Amino acid sequence: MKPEIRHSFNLSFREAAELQKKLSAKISMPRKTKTVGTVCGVDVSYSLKTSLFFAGAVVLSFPGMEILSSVTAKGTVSFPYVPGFLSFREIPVLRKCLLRLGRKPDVIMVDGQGIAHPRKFGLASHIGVTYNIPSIGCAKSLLVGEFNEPGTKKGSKSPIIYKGEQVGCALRTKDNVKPVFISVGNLISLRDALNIALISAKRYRIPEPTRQAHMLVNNFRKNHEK
DNA sequence: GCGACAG
DNA sequence: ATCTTGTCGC
Repeated sequence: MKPEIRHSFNLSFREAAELQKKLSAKISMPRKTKTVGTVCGVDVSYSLKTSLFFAGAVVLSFPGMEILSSVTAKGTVSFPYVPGFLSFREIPVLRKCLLRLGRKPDVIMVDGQGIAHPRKFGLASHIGVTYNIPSIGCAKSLLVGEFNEPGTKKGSKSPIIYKGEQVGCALRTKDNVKPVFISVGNLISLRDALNIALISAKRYRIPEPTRQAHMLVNNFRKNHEK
């Protein structure tokens, strides 16, 4: 799986912000609503001692959530963590990781925001546009916007409003548990993004794709640190 | 200026 | 994100 857009990322924050604004215009809607058969979850894990970090991607069947394949990669951190610029930090390792993926999955689920972002271009959107693939932002906490607490039952949701417009939804993926924050990454409707996230959440708050990717890359890192 | 702030 | 055990609640 090769990226359709190459990035060097030797940018100042101002330039990075401009790039985000420019690329957010390339986020598009799907022409057809094609059937989703595979969902790929991706995540990154950091080393506390060294400046190394790791990426993991797991492809699962949908809606069965059977693990079909997984890949990992190692890299060196070259960009600080700054809220709003997470993609410039994590995309380099994720790129190495995704290059090892055979065929493109139907959808990529990312641990972070899609358009629920200051410049409508969070990590999920960045990956989606870079690889020209449908992507979903599934974050554990909010970056921007406000929302009313959704109902307590699994499946309940409420809109995330930012600057007067809806940029996503707080989605309850499990009864009586903190919601996750879903937003469109690329080439997908919010409705489909919510459906996929909800169906992918079989038993835990975090939907299987990103949950499995998190476990995979965490084990990969710990294994590497021995 | 102050507070907020994905991972 | 990462370092960590038990503990409270469904």
